[in-house]
Amino acid sequence: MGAAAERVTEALRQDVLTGVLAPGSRLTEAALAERYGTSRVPVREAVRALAADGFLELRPNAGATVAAVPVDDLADLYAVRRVAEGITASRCAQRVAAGRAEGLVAELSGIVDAGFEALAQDRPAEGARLNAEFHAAVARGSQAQSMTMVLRRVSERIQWAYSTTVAQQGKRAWTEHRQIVVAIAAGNEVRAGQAMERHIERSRASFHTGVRER
Amino acid sequence: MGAAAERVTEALRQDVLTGVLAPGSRLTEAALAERYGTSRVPVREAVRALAADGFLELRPNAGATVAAVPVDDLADLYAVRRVAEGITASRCAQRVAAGRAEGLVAELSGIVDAGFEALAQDRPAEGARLNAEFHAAVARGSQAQSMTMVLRRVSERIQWAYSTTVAQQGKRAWTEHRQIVVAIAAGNEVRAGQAMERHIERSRASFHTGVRER
DNA sequence: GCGTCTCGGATTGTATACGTTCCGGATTTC
DNA sequence: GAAATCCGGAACGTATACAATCCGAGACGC
Repeated sequence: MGAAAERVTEALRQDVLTGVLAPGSRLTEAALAERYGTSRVPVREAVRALAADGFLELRPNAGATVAAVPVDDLADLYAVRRVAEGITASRCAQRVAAGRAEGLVAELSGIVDAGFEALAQDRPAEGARLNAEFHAAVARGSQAQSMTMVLRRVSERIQWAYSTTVAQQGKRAWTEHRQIVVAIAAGNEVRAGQAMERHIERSRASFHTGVRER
Repeated sequence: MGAAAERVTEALRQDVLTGVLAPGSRLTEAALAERYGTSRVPVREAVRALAADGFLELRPNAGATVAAVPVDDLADLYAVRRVAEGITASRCAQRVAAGRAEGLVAELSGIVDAGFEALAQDRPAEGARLNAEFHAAVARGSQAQSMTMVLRRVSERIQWAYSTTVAQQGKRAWTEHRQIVVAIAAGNEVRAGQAMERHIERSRASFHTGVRER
């Protein structure tokens, strides 16, 4: 993808995910082109890409609208995410045990340390970013391409629902992250998978509370 | 999406899924434009769409190549599919129990009947089509949009791996389909979900055998 | 007054033109 | 002889122009 197209795609994705462009908003290619300072061609590419990810709905010859936040599907998304992330964590442990994941443990440890630091300094935005980074790193490290693909979409949709409330990464989350890294570093695939599944499940539970509190 | 773009996307998808365009093949937009009788613009759209689904890999300014068939990820894909399809079947039963799924049971029953007929007449291609149709109908009927989206991608990737071997729908598959429909018709969400999960698991097992026999 | 039909503006869809980037081969140099 | 460099062609990336399609406002008829 060209530079402009990529830039527009990411900008538009952020604007949708953060709610700057509210669900139901009607988007015209011309307006987006002016908003992001480019022509309609890169805009088209971005719109198509986000529609494929389910963030936009588009009707033939009638433009695109921001889709509804998938609050009703949250439980489903978490169920899939739990399985998929359990697999990726398990694969990471396998690769470490086989000596084929040089640097992975160090990378994950670094993210966890940074996460605790963000927590101590009370910077929730940084913590949320590091949280996403951690799970993305596990997915990459698993070398399971299909799962990485599926997870990116699922996680983004969960994050989208999250964005309507206050996202907060508690101390427990980072403690659990650390436990997962320990299991991966030990090359224990069973424990790594189980630890990740429990982590996702608790994440779901705490989020569910947050939603109900609204 | 315009008519031309949609046509090219589906044609290209079929050509990749059926192996007409072998993995590793290098694709240029100009060549595809000529092949499908249109200009480069709809071709670009199709290429981008298939790349997003993981069928093509594209490097900036250097064109697209057909990706590798995800044989190594098959176990992972089946694990996700099992959970996701269990959920959709369960949702169908819920909706039937609530009286909100008028016509769904009839639709599913019709597909199952057709499947048995294709089986009796020994038309494996028709059987494979109906199999995909059955699972797609369950996904639609569940009204779980996120799961439908995830499942489409996962199922297509599984089908892709399948296509390199001989796809065959046995009698057992259609018997299981019928059991799933019965559970849905009864509005029994637990049994519907479990029946679907078992069905997917057996499907995976029989496919695994097929792969090893190659 | 309400429904329907038609027409005009607006927006998407496609084609073409041009600039930019990348890859591969030939040349040059060490 | 091998490696690095440079150059030419080819393909992608973006912009612009034009055609096809759709939606809504207004007029007309009932």
